[in-house]
Amino acid sequence: MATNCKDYDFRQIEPHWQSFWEERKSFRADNSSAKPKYYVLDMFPYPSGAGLHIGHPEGYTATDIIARYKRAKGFNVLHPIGWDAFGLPAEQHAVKTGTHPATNTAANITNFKRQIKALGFSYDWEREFATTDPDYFRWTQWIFLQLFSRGLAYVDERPVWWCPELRTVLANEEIVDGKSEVGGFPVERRNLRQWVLRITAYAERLLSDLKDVDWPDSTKRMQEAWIGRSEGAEILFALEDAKLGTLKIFTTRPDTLFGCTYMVLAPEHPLVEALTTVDHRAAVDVYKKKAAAKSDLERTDLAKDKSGVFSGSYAINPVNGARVPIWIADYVLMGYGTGAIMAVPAHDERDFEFAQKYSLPIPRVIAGPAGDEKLPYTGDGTLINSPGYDGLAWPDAKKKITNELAARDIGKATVNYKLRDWLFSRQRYWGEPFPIVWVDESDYAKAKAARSNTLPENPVTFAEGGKKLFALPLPSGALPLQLPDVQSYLPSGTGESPLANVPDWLEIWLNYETGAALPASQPKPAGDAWLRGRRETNTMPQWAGSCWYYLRFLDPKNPDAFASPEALKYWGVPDLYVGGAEHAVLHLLYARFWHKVLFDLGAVPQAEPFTKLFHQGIILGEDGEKMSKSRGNVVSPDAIIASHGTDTLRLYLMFLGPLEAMKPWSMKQIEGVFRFLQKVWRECVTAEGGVNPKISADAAEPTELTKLLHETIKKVGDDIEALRFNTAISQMMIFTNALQKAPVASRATVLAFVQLLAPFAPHLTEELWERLGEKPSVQNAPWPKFDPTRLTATEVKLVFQVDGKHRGDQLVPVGLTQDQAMEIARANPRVAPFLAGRSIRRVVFVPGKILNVVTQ
RNA sequence: GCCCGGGUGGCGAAAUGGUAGACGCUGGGGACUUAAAAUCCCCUGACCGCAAGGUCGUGCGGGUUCGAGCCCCGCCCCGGGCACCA
Repeated sequence: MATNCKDYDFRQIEPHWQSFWEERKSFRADNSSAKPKYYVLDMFPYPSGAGLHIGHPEGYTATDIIARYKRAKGFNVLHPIGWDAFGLPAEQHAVKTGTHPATNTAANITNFKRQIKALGFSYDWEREFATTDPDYFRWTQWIFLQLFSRGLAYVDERPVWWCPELRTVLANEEIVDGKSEVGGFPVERRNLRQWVLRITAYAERLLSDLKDVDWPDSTKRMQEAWIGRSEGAEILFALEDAKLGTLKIFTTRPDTLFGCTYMVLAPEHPLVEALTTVDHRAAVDVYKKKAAAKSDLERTDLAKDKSGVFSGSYAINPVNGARVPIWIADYVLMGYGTGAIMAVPAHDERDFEFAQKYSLPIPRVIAGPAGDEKLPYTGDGTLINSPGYDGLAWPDAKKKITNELAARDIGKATVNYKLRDWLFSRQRYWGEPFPIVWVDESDYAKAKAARSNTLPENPVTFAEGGKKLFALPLPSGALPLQLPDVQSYLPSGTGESPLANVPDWLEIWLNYETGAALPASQPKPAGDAWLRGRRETNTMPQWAGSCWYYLRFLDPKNPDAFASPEALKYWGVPDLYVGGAEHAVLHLLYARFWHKVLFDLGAVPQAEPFTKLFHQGIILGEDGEKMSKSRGNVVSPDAIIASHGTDTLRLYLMFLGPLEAMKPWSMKQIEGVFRFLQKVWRECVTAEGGVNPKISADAAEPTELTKLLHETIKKVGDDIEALRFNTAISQMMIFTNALQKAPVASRATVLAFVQLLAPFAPHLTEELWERLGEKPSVQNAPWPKFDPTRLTATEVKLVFQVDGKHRGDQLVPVGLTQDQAMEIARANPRVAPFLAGRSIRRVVFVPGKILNVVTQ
């Protein structure tokens, strides 16, 4: 039943149809269907306390239009939503108020859900879940165990930000100007035990498989740059003091070996100690200390002014036996390559700058184009001053020298990546606990005998207090491992998470066969399978839950697997993934990594998770600035829904400009789309609420209107497919203007138009559809088809140009020859004067478009 | 510094190498109304002209082409990403 309002009363219409959809579960996606499937996904929202901001509905409206359009096109559409609900803000709130983060998270989800429902999106709410649901994170933990057993997870001491005042570990984004964001306290680097995932093992595939996905080029390039593959060679330099062994360096330019005049070690390099001679020890120690105190940020800030100290030692250049001084400088990073380089100042900007500062020789070994004598020279060229190789093009020399070094067993071609392994743990409460128990060596050996298939080839170990501990995973049957309740959400003073403060959860008797656990404070249970263990106190980062949620949507209630093989086969991966460009690297790279691991396990059928990706742009405030509370330019979806309705909001968000563009909000412009919807209403419904009498089944509407309808069907369909919603809306406005001018219109025409508008303004169109006498709902009607024969005109406007200048135009029959067109041009009173008395040099004729007469 | 993306009316924006400014907003004029709102009609890039019409015009300077907002070269400005990766 439609409402009975007389004018366009969105306050009645929108809630009415929202409950209609809700009651009928109109958007439920069936896991078995003969229809082709279409999976369209929004990036997982974090339910923050601030509620929805206007950027959320922008992307969500786009995917909702696609979802509704694809349903009308006969697809079985999966359009789900859920909550990325672990995370820092809830934990900070808990620290402040003492309430459990779950309480706050649940309240935020309720609010987000209310807001999202008010926008009328066609989500399948039966598939909703949150990453904090034990039924969900059970599988997050399960996937971690798969990574663990394949040797892709390990433990290492890593430097993290520690704030002594707050007694907590802080994420990078919580540090502002070297101080804690909260309170402005000093922070320091501290080495803490961390879980690390071996994403670098997938570097090559993460890079090469980018060619198979339909993503924005900029995003692909960002991932490529992040992975940062470079081909070069590792070369061993003998040390002058032979008993110290050799020095291994990485270079991408082995061809410049003859130009190497010094070596540089990172201050943290293990050989620094041994290579520093007595005379230089004091200076080196001071330098090392200074470098260690610098944060990454400071180290890069000071990049402009290079610094270093001489170690006092020398290496021997393997190609010419030259004695090369070894320097220590922090422009070389321990984390990349081998932490040591051969410096070739003539052909590297950084080495050049350094060599100039410390007056080191800068011999040229690559010749550029004649006359280009400027150094450093990093361009193409041939070798000089390199006995035995002079005249070779550098890429050839690179191969030749690498091969010769390899033959002498002092070098080999290698590939290096900038990509680092993924620091996967947080010293926090509000995250997935690791399903890991630390045990001693003999207990590990015992468990290994029974559970070898769940353990990595090489055990994950960690030395603490002189004891070597072994990481024993819980059996998957014991998942989920839930978070215990804690007294305080502050971390323990040692830098461990608050979980370290719960002795009965932490110190346990573990049954290694079942995963059952009892507090260690109780007597050891009977049976051989019980071990003494301490649980892992780290929790997983927020990325973990968002790494695989798109798979759980396929089969969210499945108790036996993260998704059934049937569901995985039928739905596959999202056909379209829409979200902000801020996730271009981290989320999208991490999810690809996990997906590939699952693919290697045979757990998912395809190697890439997101075949087509699109980034919506940012919506700025009316002042053209980024929306923010402090600027006071924030637009709330709630307020717009109250004042103009969600159909107007949706339509306006899409009409603003191209989806991918950054664009300012405007309260004046929204009136335009509101007027458009009111006009559509008036064309269909009289002031008394009846059907507009100009609409009838047998109306002899103008043929131009019919033609325009078919053009509109085509354009709106094409534009939706290409996510060009702004021009689709323009076209519908053009049609509505024509409809208004037409004295009569056929019911079929009006109905087809209502259908075109339905994905954009679903509430209004449901109402009109029923008022026009159709059975609800417009969502069930198949998408209108355009008739190509209606699109062909018999007459077209031909533009006349003389010497490239527009001199007139005229309607002409289609299929004109050039000669006929010339004749018409000569006869055209506007064109003729420009042709009079000129000789024609050339005529360019594009049928149906243009006739350009080129004169002398 | 390097890598991307973008500069079009008063504003948001349209334009397979083929009439630049569709559509919308704003502004001006008119119709309807006792009046207002709403609605409808006309105009709305700049300059010249009574008009017909003409000239100029897509950040700047060149180029290719019968024809360039679109392609090429060199600049300027704005936005985003990366940050000594050997």
